[in-house]
Amino acid sequence: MGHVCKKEFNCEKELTLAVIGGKWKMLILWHLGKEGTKRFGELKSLMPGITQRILVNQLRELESDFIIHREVYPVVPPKVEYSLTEQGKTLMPILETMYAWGKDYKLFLQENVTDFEPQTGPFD
Amino acid sequence: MGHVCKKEFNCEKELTLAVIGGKWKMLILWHLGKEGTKRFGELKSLMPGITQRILVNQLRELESDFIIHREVYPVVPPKVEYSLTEQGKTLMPILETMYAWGKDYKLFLQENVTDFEPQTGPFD
DNA sequence: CCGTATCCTTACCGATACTG
DNA sequence: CAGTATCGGTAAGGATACGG
Repeated sequence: MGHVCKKEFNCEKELTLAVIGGKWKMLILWHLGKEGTKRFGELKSLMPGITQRILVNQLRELESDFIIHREVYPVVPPKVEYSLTEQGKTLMPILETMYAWGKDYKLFLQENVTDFEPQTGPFD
Repeated sequence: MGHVCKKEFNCEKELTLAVIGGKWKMLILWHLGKEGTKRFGELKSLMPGITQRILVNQLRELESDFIIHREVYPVVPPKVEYSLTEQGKTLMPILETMYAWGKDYKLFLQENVTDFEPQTGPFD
């Protein structure tokens, strides 16, 4: 287990990056960390543009890395809920710091660069 | 300017990730942040396994994002020095936090996972 | 509702050779 | 010493269709 377990890293920072570095992972963790447990469908609606295949994939990797917990309810229609594990919760300070830095940096770019375009919305 | 300027992001955290997320970028920033200004060749020796092409590429991207400064001395043989900009220095707390988290997480994996392999050396 | 199965694109990274 | 130039591989991510 652990999608991260077979890889090699130059330093511990790269291990951290491997855990949160997926295209949609920080966004997933942000939602689960800020708003708590979410169903699969809720996460999907919260992230316009992601496909089911990719969402499942990102969730499976986070689960295998012990960052999120997957709770399956044996009902019809199916109901599956995702939440942060205790390990996962310890990532929130990093995400907070990265959010704050990104926000400052965005301002810095806007003031110093002419061809600034990146729209960092709709989320924080 | 800014290799990051043409991209789109869902949130500010992803902007941060785009800046530091290159394969070797955190390692480069770590060396420059901890040990100060370094020449191209020094960086190369410090990162066994990286090729010249890749090192140049990573450095160019960091430079275009205003994270590092490139100082060229007009001498023969050529001498080029790299250092963190003021913006770049503000990234160090993030790297510190990611290092600390990765270290803890590595311990967590070693205690809870049987097939743990990743060697996170030789750097911190 | 919550997934799998296929197929495909491309961005990132790397090996190697050459140069002012 | 500090780069370019060229070529190539691989894995992450995505479009689409189908299934329990």
